[in-house]
Amino acid sequence: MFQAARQTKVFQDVVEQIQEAILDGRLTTGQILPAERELKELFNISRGTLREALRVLEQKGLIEIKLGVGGGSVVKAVDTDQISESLGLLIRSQQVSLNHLAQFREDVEGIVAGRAAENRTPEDIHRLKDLLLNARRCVKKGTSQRNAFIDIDKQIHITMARITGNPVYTSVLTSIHDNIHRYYDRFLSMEKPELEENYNDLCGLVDAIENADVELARKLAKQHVQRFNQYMQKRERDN
Amino acid sequence: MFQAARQTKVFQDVVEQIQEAILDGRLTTGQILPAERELKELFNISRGTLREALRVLEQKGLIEIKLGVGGGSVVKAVDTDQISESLGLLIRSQQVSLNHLAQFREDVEGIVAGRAAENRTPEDIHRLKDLLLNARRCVKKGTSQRNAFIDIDKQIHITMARITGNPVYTSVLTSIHDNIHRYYDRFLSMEKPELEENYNDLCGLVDAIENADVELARKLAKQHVQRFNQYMQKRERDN
DNA sequence: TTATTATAATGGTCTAACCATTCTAATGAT
DNA sequence: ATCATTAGAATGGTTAGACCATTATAATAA
Repeated sequence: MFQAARQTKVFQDVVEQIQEAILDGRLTTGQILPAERELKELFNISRGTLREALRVLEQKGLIEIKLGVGGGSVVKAVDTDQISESLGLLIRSQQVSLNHLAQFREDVEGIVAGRAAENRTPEDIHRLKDLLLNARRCVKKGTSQRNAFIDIDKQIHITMARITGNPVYTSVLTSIHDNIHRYYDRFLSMEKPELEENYNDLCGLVDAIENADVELARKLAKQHVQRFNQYMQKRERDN
Repeated sequence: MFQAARQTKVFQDVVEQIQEAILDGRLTTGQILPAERELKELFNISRGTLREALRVLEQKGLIEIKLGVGGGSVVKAVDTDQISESLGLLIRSQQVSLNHLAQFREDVEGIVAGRAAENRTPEDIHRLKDLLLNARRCVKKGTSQRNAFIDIDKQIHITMARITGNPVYTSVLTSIHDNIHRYYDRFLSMEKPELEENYNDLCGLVDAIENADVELARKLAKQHVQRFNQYMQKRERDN
C-alpha cells in the first residue's frame, strides 16, 4: 500500500540526486562531476558526507573516482560488473555451489544457442568462425595455450549471447563466466584431447546456428556445457 | 597472468578485511561489529575513512547500519537485493527494455517449471495448492484484489523456483519479478476475465508439476508468461 | 627537441567537535 | 504495584578545517 518513507540521511539524498541525474541522462557517460570541494558547496554539505555519497555511487557502478589533476568523479556506463560481484558474494557465502551454477549455465547456454540460431546474420556467423579459427590455433599448440583456449571459448559463448539481441542474456552469461573463472578456474584442467573435444563441440554448434537449426543448437550447447562441467566436477573430486 | 596490484586506499583495505571475515564465517549473520569509535582504533584509522568503508559494505549488502543505542553495523545474510538493484540500473539506463526482460523471463520460467516437475515432493505440491486456494479467493473478489492476486502469482513462481533446489533460479526469478513490479507495474492492468485466465493457467501448471510432466509444465509456464507479457505490452502501447 | 623538475589541482586521510536517534533506566503519577 | 513519562547515555550522522598523496601540465634545463 505505502512505500518506505524518504530517508532523512543527507548522503542518501545526494546519492539519489546524482543517480537520477545519470539515469535521466542529465549526466552522461564520460562526463566529470565538479570537484569535491565544489560539489560540497552546491549541495551545501560537508566534504565527508559528500564522500560517503560518492563511495556509494562508485560501488553501484555509476561513477569512477580518479586521482590527481584532471581526476574526479567520472560518470560510468552501467554494465554487468555489479551483478557479477553480487553473484560472487552469493557463491562465496556458500549459498550457491559449483553444481548450482553449472546447472543454471547449462540451461541458459541452451536457450542462448537456440535464440542465436533464430537471429543470426551472416556477419554473426563470420565473427563466430573467426573465433573458431583462433580456437583451432590454440588447440594445435596444446596445453600451453590452455588459458587462451578457455578465453576464446568464453568469447564464443558471449558472442552467441550478443547474437540473441537481448542484453539480458549477455549480462547473465557474462556474470556466470566471470564467476566460474574467478572461483572455479582451479578445477578446470584441460589436456589436449579435452581441448580437441571442446573445439569439435563448438564447430558443430556454430554449424547448427548457421543452419538455423534451433533444436540442434540447443542440444549441442547443453552437451558442450555438460562436458565442461564434468571436467570441473572431476577435478573438484580429485582435490 | 598477473592480478591487479593491491589497492593502496585505506578504506578499501578495511572493506576487504571485513568482507573476508564475513565470507569466511569469522563474522556471522546478526553479529554486531564494534562501535565506530572502537573500530577506528582497531584499524588505526580515522572515523571518516572507516565510515567510507562501512558505506561500501552496506551498499554491497554485507552489513546494515542501525542508529541509536544498541545500533551499529549488523552483519546481514547475503541475498539477491543487490542483484535486483543492479538489474534495475541496467533497465533504467535503457540498456534493458521490457521486451528483453519479458523474453528472458519466458525462458527462465519454462526451465524452472520443468525442473520443478522433476524435483517436486508432496509437500511442495501442498504448498502450491495452498497458494492456488488464496489465488482463487482473489479472483472471486475480482479487480479489487488485483494486487493481491499478482502478489500470489509471484509467490507461486518463486515457490516453483525453490522447488528446483537450485538457489540460482530463485535469485534470478526474484530479481526479474522485483524489477517488473518496480518499473513495469503500471502496465499491468488485469480485469476479472484476465485474472480467471491466469488462475486457470496456474492450476494447469501445478497439475503438470504434480504429475511430473516436465514437457507440459515447461510449455504451460511459457504460455502463462506469454499471456502475462501480452497484457503488459498491450498496456505499454496504450500509454 | 627532449628530459627533468616544479607547480597546482584533485582525491585521500586525519582530528575533534557537535547533532540526531534510540534504547534503557530512573522517576513519578495513578 | 503498575504504567506512563522523562532524563541519560551510547550510537551513528554531520560538520569544519587541516594536511598528505597522486598526477597532469607547464616551466625549466640539458
